[in-house]
Amino acid sequence: MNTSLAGQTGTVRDRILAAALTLFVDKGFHHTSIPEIVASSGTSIGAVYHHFASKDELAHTLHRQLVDQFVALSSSEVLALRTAKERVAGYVAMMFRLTEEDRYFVSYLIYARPKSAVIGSLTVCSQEGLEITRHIITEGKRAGEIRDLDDRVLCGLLSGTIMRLIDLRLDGVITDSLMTLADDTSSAIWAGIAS
Amino acid sequence: MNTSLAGQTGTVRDRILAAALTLFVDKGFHHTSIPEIVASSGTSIGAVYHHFASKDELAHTLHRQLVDQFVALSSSEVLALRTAKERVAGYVAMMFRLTEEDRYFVSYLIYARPKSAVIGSLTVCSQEGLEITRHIITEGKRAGEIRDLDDRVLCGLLSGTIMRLIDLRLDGVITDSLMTLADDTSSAIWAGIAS
Amino acid sequence: MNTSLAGQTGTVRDRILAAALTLFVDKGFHHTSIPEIVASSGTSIGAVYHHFASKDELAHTLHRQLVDQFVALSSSEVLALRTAKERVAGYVAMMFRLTEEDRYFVSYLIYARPKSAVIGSLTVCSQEGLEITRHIITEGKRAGEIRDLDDRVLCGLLSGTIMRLIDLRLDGVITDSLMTLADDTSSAIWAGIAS
Amino acid sequence: MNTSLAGQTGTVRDRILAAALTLFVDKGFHHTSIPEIVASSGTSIGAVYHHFASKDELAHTLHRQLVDQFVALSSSEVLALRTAKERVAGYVAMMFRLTEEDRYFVSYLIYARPKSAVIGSLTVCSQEGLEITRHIITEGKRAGEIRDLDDRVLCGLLSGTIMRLIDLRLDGVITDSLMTLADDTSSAIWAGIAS
DNA sequence: AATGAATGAGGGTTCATTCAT
DNA sequence: CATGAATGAACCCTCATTCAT
Repeated sequence: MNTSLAGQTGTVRDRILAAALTLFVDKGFHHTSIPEIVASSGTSIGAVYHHFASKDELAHTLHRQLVDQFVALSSSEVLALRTAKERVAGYVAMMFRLTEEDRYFVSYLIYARPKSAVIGSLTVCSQEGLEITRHIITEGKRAGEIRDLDDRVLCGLLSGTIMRLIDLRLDGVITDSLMTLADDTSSAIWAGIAS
Repeated sequence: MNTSLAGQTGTVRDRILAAALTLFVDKGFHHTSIPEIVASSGTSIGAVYHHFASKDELAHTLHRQLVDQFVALSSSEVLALRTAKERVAGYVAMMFRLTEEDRYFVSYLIYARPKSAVIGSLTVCSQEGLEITRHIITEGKRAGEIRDLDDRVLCGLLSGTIMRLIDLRLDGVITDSLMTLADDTSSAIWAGIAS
Repeated sequence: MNTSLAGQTGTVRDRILAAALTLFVDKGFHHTSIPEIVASSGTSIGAVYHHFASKDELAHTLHRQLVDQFVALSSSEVLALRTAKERVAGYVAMMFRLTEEDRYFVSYLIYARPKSAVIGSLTVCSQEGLEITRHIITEGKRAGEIRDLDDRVLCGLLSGTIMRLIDLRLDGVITDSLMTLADDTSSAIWAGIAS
Repeated sequence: MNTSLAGQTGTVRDRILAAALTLFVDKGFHHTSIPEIVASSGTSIGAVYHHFASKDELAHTLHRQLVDQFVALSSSEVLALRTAKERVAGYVAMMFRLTEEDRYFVSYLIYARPKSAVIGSLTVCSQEGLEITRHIITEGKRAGEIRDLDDRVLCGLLSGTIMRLIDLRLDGVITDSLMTLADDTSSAIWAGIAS
């Protein structure tokens, strides 16, 4: 499964977005030139500027699209679950599976920085990415499943632990599949936040 | 206190490093030009290239210096403590205090990416930053204070939670001083990893 | 007649090559800046780098083009002649005429140095320029018209004498047209190599 | 024998000149930086600017010194001979021997261009280098040993043949010692100019 | 006489963007 | 819709030269 974007086939617009995602993640936004995106997507400079107002807007569109995909995915997979404990385990499993299945999708979500001049808005790392964890925490607290500590701390533990392990995996510090760490991770997180 | 680098005084070399730190954090490496560093440090283009082979090497030197400072600080402040629980609390307190006291120091350590073309080696986020958490976890396990889960997961929870909260604070999502969250954070982390 | 390159008209690429030839000969490669080539050719920095990878590659392309022209010219004009004596006279006449007609063309061929960092390959001065003289010598020897001395010496005398006189003419040491010296030159060279 | 300049020993000034000669020939004037000359000569930037007003003046001084050495050498070795034929043979032998013995000395004399912005005056290639050939030709004509052709042509043949062979030797096109070609060269030149 | 840190004009080059076709 | 030649501001970097020590 490729969660993110169509590859060599698809519309010109999609081919450009797919090429940009790969290049931005592999080489970084600033080290990726428009000609490289053109070469990699098999399109033309003109096509890029026909579909996107600028390189920044291309990055922004890409980001928006990935965030939307991520939010949709989270909602359908995680919020469908009932108990807070199940949701935590489901969230961990989903994030780890995404990382193994589509490293580009996850890399872009994890590393696109809010403050960068490129991505003008807060990214999944801060805002949207918190929505789901906040929801898990808030609902869990209401149900008495989660202890009464500052929400931000609980959200931070939940999202931080997951992101950190993904980070170490993408960096190559962790060489095993994250799936093998999913149970331990859920267990530790739950111990940290359960009442 | 300014943990990191001397400001307007000091040697030419130090003034350049100090200006680079501020600008790299505020505007990003790629949006900081050498002329800006020159203007901000009150030196000259020639001075920059007399002391550093290139802009990349300047960033690398800066990174190395901050990592070394960080490791020295961690060791003296945290590893001096006895029990794992004290060490976790001490580590959280130190990191939060550093964030409030010298946002540039912490920002550079947190955001300098391992894989970037600029910083060739793994950063504090991955490697050196893990050393201290790994040490806390390993020693704590040996003393029977910490539960028997995968080390990487325990390290990930410890460092990930802290980094995530720092991240949210630096992004402006958290507006209170992190010091007010230190107790809750230590408490949650400890619950997550204690045996 | 302008043997070498179109001047103010022609494609952007040709205008750049023409301007570069003039400037490189008049001021030297290292004292010619890209902005000067741009101004002189009425194009833009971008156009130069759109057509040539670098200043060095521009010089190299220019050199290659002039060498090719020269070889084509030599072949058609000199090798069409029958006897070695006629060929020597024809070669002298052609080179002297070229010098008077298009000093830039000849200057670039004469002065571009083989070993220079700019021109990576051996130049007309050494390799290609020797082809025609070597051919004249070899064929002349076979026909018994040329004496039996080391080929390199005979080639050296033939090409060296001509190049030296062109050199003195281009330097302004000789102020008369070389055409007035063609007969004496052919006569002396022939006396030196004839059997 | 090293005809040109003292190497690692000698005064600071001489060490700088010796290093400059080697570097200018090996890498070219424009690709040799003052720091390189400093490193190669084991001196300091200050020392260079104490002894020479500028890089250009250093090159000029070097040139002047080598030309003077060359003229002195020519005079004592060649003009001491009696007949024009002996002088031609002596000149060829001396030039070829110099080339084999001290490639830097000869390279600098051969390749330093008159018109270059570096060397403001005419070089040995044009002016001083012609003095001796002109003298051989003029005296030889007066004695009836040399035929009555234009002096410039005769000088061109004499010096051009020699320089061309040296050129090919320095370029690596000729791989044998030039000494093995001395007799053939003298013979051909003499045939070309003798009455 | 010697040193080398500091200077900054000027160089080559990149690359996002435009627009005539 | 699509193309890619052309543009030029802005970048990083070099290096001859100066001068306080």
